[in-house]
Amino acid sequence: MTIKAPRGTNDILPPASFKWNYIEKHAHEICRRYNYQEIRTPIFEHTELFARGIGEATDIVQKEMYTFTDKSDRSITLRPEGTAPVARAFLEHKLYGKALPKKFFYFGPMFRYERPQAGRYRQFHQFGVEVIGSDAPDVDVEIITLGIDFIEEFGFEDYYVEINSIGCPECRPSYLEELKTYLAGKEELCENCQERLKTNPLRVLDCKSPVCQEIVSEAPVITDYLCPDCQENFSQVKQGLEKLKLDFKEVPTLVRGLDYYTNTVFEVKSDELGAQDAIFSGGRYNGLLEEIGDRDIPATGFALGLERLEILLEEAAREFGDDLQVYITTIGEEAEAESLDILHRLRQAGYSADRDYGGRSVGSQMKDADRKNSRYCLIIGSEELKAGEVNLRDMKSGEEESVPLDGILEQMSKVFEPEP
RNA sequence: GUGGAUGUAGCUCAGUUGGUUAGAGCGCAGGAUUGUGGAUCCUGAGGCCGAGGGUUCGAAACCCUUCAUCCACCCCA
Repeated sequence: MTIKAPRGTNDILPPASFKWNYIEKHAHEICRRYNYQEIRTPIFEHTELFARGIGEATDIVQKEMYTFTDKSDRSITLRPEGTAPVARAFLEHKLYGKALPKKFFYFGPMFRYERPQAGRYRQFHQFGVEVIGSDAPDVDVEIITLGIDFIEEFGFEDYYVEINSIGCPECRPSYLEELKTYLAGKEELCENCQERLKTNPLRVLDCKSPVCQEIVSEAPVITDYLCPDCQENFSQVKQGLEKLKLDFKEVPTLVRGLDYYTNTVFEVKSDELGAQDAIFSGGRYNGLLEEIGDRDIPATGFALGLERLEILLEEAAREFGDDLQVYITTIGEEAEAESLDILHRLRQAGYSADRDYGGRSVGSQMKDADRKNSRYCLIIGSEELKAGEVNLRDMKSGEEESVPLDGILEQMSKVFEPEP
């Protein structure tokens, strides 16, 4: 029995890796434009960071973390998300002493122990941004725009934006009371929601059961209970999005599964993703820094699922690979010996170049060149070699021309001159 | 953690009520063309039929267990 990758993990092989490369390149580019800087935090952290940051009662902490004890009996957890670690790093390095806000982005693997399904894995990758040290609504607008710009970069437009505000510790409790009172007598709620009613009543709002949805549709709406500050904040976020002509839908039942969210929360979804339909989502988390540290610093951010983005790119069916520029075909032993040097010179000059290593027939080598999508084929024949020449074949047109051995690089620079 | 579907060649899949040497297409290797790719034709390599156990004279097929994949629930990116 050969060893296989653990459940819910994936190898990223060529040509899929080209696509990942392309995605990462564009994420960096978008962040450069928005002036977000990369931060890299450890893959594992003290378990306590997530327990306190994400919330002891959340599903992530309750049942989805990869937690283990290291050799010194410390409880360690593979990070299930990126926000808490970034906040931790911010506090640990006392970045609040610098000009605020700090705008970060990160890339990397996250780990959650769940049953895999479409768009959901045990090791998955996120691209995320975090802005720490500002409670300006324009910042919330900015991160949403950044995310949208990013996915549109791929020519993908089949998405929709949902937003809501879940208030602050000042105004949320009064809403929760109203909600509990309303839901209290509803015996028809599903089993899950009966439980949620006790632990986290907000979650009843986004239950998928039709019965619960029916009940919820009549429930009090959180945005009616926001305090004046939260109301003002939310309306400014909406105004900002409108000003940028960014379509969004206000969804009063949108709540998030992580405890640290406050005020604006949002999800950007696609119908092409199956049941796990969020491409990226996030919101404001003004309470997190105080929860894991001792400073009350406002922050906002989002995380984007790269595997999900990749699924959408698959639909778009684009080519991300770089074709080979030159393939060297040799005829005879002398030519093969000569090719070693020519190949090296081409590569040093910056061309992508390759050859066959198996001493195969010319026909086989040409076939190989074709399969590698080589733009040109440099054919080194024993006869021509004596005259100090090689043949350069254009693999698209099939035309071939004779080039002096010491003029190869010059010829290549002509041939690959950027088209006007 | 729960439910459903599926595991046969590198890939996509056939395989009759259980019957002896397990097939196709694509891909791969070689050749037709001993010095020139894409088309065509020929030849070839490649399988512990996911793994383990059971039933049977006989199992890819039936039963049990297990692992994995896909889909959905829970939840989330």
